[in-house]
Amino acid sequence: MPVARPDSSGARIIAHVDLDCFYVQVEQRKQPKLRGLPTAVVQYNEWKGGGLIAVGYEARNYGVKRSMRGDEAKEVCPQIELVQVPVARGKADLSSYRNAGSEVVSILARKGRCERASIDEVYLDLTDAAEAMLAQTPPESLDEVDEEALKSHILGLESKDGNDSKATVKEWLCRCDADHRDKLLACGVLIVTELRMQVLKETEFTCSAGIAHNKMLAKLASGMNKPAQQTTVPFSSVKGLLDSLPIKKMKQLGGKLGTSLQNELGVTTVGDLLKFSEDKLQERYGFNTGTWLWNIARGISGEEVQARLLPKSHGSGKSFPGPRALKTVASVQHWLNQLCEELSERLCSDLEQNKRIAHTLTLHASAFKSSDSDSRKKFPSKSCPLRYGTAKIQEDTFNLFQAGLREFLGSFGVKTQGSHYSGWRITALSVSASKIVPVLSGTCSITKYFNGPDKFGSTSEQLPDNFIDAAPLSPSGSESYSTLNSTELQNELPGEQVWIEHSMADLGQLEMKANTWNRLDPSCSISKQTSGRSMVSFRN
DNA sequence: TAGTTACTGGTGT
DNA sequence: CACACCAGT
Repeated sequence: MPVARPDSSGARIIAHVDLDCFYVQVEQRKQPKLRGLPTAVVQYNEWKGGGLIAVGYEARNYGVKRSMRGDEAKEVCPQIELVQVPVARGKADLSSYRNAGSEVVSILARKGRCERASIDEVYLDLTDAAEAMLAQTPPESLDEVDEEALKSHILGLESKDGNDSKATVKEWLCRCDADHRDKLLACGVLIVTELRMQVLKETEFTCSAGIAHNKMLAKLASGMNKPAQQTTVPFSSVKGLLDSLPIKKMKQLGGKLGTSLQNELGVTTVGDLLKFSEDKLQERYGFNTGTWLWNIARGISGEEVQARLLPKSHGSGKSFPGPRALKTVASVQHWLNQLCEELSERLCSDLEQNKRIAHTLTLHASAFKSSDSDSRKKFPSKSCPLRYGTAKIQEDTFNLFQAGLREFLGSFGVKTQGSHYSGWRITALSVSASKIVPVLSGTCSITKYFNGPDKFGSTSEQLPDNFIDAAPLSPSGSESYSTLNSTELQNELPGEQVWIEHSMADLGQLEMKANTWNRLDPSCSISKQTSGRSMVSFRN
């Protein structure tokens, strides 16, 4: 649920940058002959031509929608180019899009604080950069403004944004009698113009952007003129923008909260919200959400741009709809193994490229239970400490699944011999890795995360906990994961210290390059030679 | 029997 | 913390 945050002190300059139909652009860069043609990206195509996950703007002109199947798209636009998402291990492989997203982030992060909000969206806090520009080379001092910047949209500037808009935009950008906020915004517009041009030059991708005084308004603005355009929201036009805006357009109000607002309070537009007191909204939706609603109705949002260029988790999943639902343990194990392979590969890349390790492994599944009259039931998600190495991840994941399945069936496991009816069907599986923390990185030393005594006597190098074969201090603590390999899992100890044990037997299964291992972990071989078992501790 | 999939991030308990 | 559930693309 949304949380109200106090609006921070001064005026901030926040940008939201959104890549236009990103997957389509990635495929068009890979295959330039597709440029300019109506194009969509589909995943799988066995059933009704596959599901569209991105639609290019040429195709949108023919009425192609993201909700369509490939076959429907062909009906309304017979000449459409349908590009398939790469497949690896029998599932969609989104790595090329993730990598392309990273290219863009590394460019956008050059100015100001940058938050990777999704695979194709970032927020930027450009306050400092804008202040600096205003102090050194304010727009009003410029004789010429970049032609690209003049294509900007400025909300509330004239009724029309068509005719001689460039002249009026230039006038607005360079007004010397503008208030401080608008001058800062003008600087933000110029900075974002520059960033978008750099993105285009260096990646060939176009993007759209919104520039405003907070994240909410910037996000709203980035979607107002697409593709390849940018929109700014001066403070003076906030009310006019929000007054008639359907609440469903607002982030966080597209779901149940928005529906409730409409049904319970008769609120259709953000402006309608203004009629309700903060107390009234709190009474109906709780303290936090009530205040949050009262604030957003007024264009107030103190949410900060987080400095984060990398994802907080990695996941690999696949659905098995309708008749494809999995009915045997063997088929589930097969698919879990595929998902774990992908996850393990991505974890290793993250380790090599970003020097980060994940600490938690989680399994999610969706299932039907057909024995009960009500066939629908929730399959519990399960998690455990994450051990690196494909085989270990596969083993732990399968154990999590079995634990979940037992719970799901209420310990009345119907025997599942052969390919016979087994009382359950799995319609989706996913494995994810979370709690990802940086590991030794010069300035950001691992010692920050490992506060326990240094059992190696080595001062300079320490090891990530889940690589080490560490013997448990006590024979057994409380067995949080008793259904799993009990001796190899986490035990809680007093003093908030946690000891992790791991087998070194199949270190070789770590799909990492030896030189990487040695570079990251020079003491590893030492600990292997000297003891075969070694310990490390860390504080949670 | 979910045919908008395969991801992400966030909050509440 | 583990887990449920919401939301967005």
